Amino acid sequence: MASLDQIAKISGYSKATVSRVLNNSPHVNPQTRDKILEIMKQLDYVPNRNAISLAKGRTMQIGVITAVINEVMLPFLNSFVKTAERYGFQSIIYITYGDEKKELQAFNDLKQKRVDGLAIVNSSINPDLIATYLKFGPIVSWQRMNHPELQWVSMDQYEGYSLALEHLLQKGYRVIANAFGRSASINTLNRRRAYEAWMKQYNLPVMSDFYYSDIHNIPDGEQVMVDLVSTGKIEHVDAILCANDYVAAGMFTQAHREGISIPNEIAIVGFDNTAISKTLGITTIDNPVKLQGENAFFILSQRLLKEPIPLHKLSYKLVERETT
Amino acid sequence: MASLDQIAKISGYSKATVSRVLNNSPHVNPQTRDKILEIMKQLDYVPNRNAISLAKGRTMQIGVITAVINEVMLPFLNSFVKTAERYGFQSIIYITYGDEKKELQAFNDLKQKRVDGLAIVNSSINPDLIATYLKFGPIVSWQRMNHPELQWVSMDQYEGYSLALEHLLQKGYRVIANAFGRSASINTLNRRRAYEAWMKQYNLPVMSDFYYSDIHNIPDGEQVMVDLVSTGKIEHVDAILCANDYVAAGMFTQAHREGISIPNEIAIVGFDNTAISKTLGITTIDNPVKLQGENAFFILSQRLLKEPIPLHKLSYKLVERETT
DNA sequence: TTGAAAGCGGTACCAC
DNA sequence: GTGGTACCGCTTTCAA
Repeated sequence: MASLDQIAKISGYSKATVSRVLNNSPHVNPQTRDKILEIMKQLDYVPNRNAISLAKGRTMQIGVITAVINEVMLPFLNSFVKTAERYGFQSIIYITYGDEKKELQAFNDLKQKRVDGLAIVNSSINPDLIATYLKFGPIVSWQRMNHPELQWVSMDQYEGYSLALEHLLQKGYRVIANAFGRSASINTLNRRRAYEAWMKQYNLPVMSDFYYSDIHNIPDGEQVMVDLVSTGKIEHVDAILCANDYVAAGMFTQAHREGISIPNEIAIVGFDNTAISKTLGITTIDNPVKLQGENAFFILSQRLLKEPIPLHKLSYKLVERETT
Repeated sequence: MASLDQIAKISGYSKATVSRVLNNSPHVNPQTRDKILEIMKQLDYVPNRNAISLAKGRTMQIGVITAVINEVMLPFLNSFVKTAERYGFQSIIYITYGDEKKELQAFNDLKQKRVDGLAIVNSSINPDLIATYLKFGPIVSWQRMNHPELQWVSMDQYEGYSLALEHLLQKGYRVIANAFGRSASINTLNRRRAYEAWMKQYNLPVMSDFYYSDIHNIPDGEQVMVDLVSTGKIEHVDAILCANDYVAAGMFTQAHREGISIPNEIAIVGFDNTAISKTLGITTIDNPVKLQGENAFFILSQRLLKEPIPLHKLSYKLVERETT
């Protein structure tokens, strides 16, 4: 493998000049540049990344921490990775399977300068511990982190859920069921808070009999619909709010199988406005996840780039379709 | 951030000795070691990985290339990652989403010494091109690669499929349907070859009307069962061989919903012997994917370790349960 | 526009 | 057991 030094010797120029060519410095004679580039081609030269990283003190790599990869975080992940790429950073993904040891490895890689920054999709490590790594490089989280120095980009789902509730109530739906995600999560808490607040405002009873928990994907959604029908609950429910569009999709298609008419017998509202909700015509809440992915990088950029990039302003939007 | 040099100065010992401590060299006075370790703790010292990589000429990182991550490759991935870890190598995952550019980046990282080796779960790049990167480091593939110098660890599914066919035929099943995966894949080709060979041997007709293609997951399996029932084909079919256990699971549960009795009305055979087949009691073919993941690292180890590790001998096994 | 040389933070060989 | 020192391959002043 050729090295910069060899290129210098062969070309008759100094290492400095060869380095300038490599970094597109304007202070190189075009002919000199051409000669050197030509030699590089011939020797199939590529710079050693470790040497660059060591000399520059940065790796142009960002670690992304996630327990698993599924449709829910994929839009965020894709958006983040592409944005980082646009600014010359490569993303390396740490799949932790929920194992704290593996996760700590990512933080250690920040400390050891193997990555310049860290984006957390989800984490099982104590935020206080995470914050101690901030001195080694920037860290951003998708989900909310309960620590004053840790920044995150997802939005408070209280807002989004309120949009959905207001819409349903205005349309005259009164008995509203909820299919929540992880029961212990902040998102679920906020959704429940929103639901209960709106019920109060309309002087309606809180129907906690119609709370479903740990509902995440299509099969889960199907199961909820099966339950509603088989227990006869469906007779008493006017509408249901879903953890995400996949859950809504499962409910929607299962309803069809069961011969339930949507939205007459029950209205369905998804969350996130992902492709599937559009395909099936499901009313949902637009959650600008793509922009959140960009914002995540922008936050890191505050310490990674000389010119930090201003963040997108984010807001939820109701997308009314045929299920309400 | 403290450096080795500073540790040396503060401790009064030389860089060489500090380095020895770092690398657990036996040639260090225990008291010296303790003193130096103590200073390291106090300064919260961690060695710079880039410097180590540069000096050693290796990164102890292995790149894993995959288009997406799903249940099918997860066992392979997990096994590979854990095995590599056992030998001190960290895996970094390149998710390409089928984009050749992103994939080439991984190969480039090998060339630029950012990773010491590459494991390919699936690739869309021409094997001849891949082979040109072998001079920069070891490369191994899970799936078969059609190039003399490229090694892979998955097995010829002709063998596994034959086991299933033999089992069905011996039990008296005669009309056998096939739910294949990717229609253009080598695996599908081999399975079809096996099926046709066994039919010939038993003087039975090849039922290509009962070939299903691009069947990959639970919903796909459900759909196949729906089709069999709705078209009445189920009356004529004795058994069906599935692309994998998820497909079999989808068929199995859908059969229940449709009131079809298994294996009386139709026998079902899965593939891979993953957890779900055990849970549901589905007859399947044990495919030692975990060992394939280990073998993948072992093949890389031939060029990564001084003592290469001998490969596992692999073989398929029939696992008979209640669906045949 | 170009070159010389001092880093970046470790490793490893050779002395003692 | 310990120290001196020449690398590893590239970047980045500082001069010329």
